[in-house]
Amino acid sequence: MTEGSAPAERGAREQGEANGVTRQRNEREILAAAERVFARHGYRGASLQAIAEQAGLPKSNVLYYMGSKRGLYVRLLERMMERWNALLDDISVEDDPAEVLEAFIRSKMQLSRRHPEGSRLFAAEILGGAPFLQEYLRGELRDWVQARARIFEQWAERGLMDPVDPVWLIFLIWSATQHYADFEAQVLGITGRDALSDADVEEITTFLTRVILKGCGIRSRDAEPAA
Amino acid sequence: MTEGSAPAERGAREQGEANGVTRQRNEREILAAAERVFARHGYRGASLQAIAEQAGLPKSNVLYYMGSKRGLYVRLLERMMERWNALLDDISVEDDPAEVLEAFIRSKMQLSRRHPEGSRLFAAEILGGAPFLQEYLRGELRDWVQARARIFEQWAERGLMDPVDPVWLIFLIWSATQHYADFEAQVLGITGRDALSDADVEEITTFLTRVILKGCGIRSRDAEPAA
DNA sequence: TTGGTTTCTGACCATTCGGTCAGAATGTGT
DNA sequence: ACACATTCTGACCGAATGGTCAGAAACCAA
Repeated sequence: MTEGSAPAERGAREQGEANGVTRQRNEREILAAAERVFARHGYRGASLQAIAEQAGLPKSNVLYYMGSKRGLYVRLLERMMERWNALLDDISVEDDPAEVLEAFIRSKMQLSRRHPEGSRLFAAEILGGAPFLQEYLRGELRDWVQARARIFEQWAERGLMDPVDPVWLIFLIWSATQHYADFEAQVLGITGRDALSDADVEEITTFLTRVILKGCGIRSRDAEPAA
Repeated sequence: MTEGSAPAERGAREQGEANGVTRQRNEREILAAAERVFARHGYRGASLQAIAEQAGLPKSNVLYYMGSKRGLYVRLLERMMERWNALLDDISVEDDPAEVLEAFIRSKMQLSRRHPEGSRLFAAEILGGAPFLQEYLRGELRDWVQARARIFEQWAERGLMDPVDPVWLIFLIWSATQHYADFEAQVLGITGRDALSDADVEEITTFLTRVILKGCGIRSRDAEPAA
């Protein structure tokens, strides 16, 4: 189409068609390095030189593959949004609130765990005023939140949970889970660890699930029915 | 002492002694502008040029007052840590858990509300691996957290709250409150608002207090004793 | 081997970066 | 009026920035 920015895309007949193995490997390496650098220093603070060094390639090669700094950044954001959307499964009023919320917390926690750099990249983008993601926030994501909110409200009407504001509840879950990726340095510094183990993450997930569910008056199906 | 970096400090007989009014006004203006720019773009991404423009002064003047970019940044961090420490009041086992936690949530929420740029500056610093704050995190703040944690545990032993991990609880409160400053762009985009009103903040504070206290099995003194 | 395509990179460009400095401008006390 | 200290700023510096481009290097079918 009317692209013409990246020579690589002229070469590869169409975007996404896999050619060489070295190409794939280099792209993977560049994207991983860029995610680290952008996450750490933000869009402006990241330098192509640093990205190239971390990827073990000359700067020119990074530009050959990615076209421009902005293009590279946008591509990383889109990749992260795809990962995010992958766990935005639909729910229904008939579902069990406890199961849905626990799955929500757990999958969100795993996303932060599996892609900590991507999580921080996203955080840095929002922190800077979301110049590239405003459309996504005001559109797709907003609709998703409001759809869920309506279901939470219906659950509350049916007495399955307390009548709490569903949007604030979603933000609470997002912030609590995101925290362990974005503020990793703080968490490690205060707890005196080198890294969070799988067991730690499981423990935190259990803690968050218990506190938040109980805080909303949601009773787990297979749990004590009363305190 | 062995300073000699900022000419301004040689002029002012001692650090902190107030001289002219224009000096005070300019310093205030520079610090405010720098907080905005550093919060938005991180340390590396911020430029003295942008800070100077926002402060309405030539770049040279910023350096005359602040000595260096690094010095300016450190000074902002220290100012933010002072604000933070101001609400780290000590508590005792004899205190009422509900009152303490509510005051904790409320004061933390107000800090994020009153100093959103400072909050974001802090977040950006942590996001980047806390290169300037590691000492603070591993020392002062860690001690504070562990002191509080011990008291939470004693409350749990006395049956005043559930035996939840106190450190994860503190992180939960931090993340939930910090969220509304750091992810303001997301919150506004999704809720479709221009800004959060005082009433919004009060509503969120009430929501967080209710959910978290209930989630930890803490009963408010002047509230319904049972559901 | 040949010829053509794709992949790669060193050299280079204009711009911006943080920081220095000489000296102009502005007090300020006598 | 004078002398002196302080406050301010334009001009400038070397280094680093994102990006361009000519051409080397590697690959591949004929």
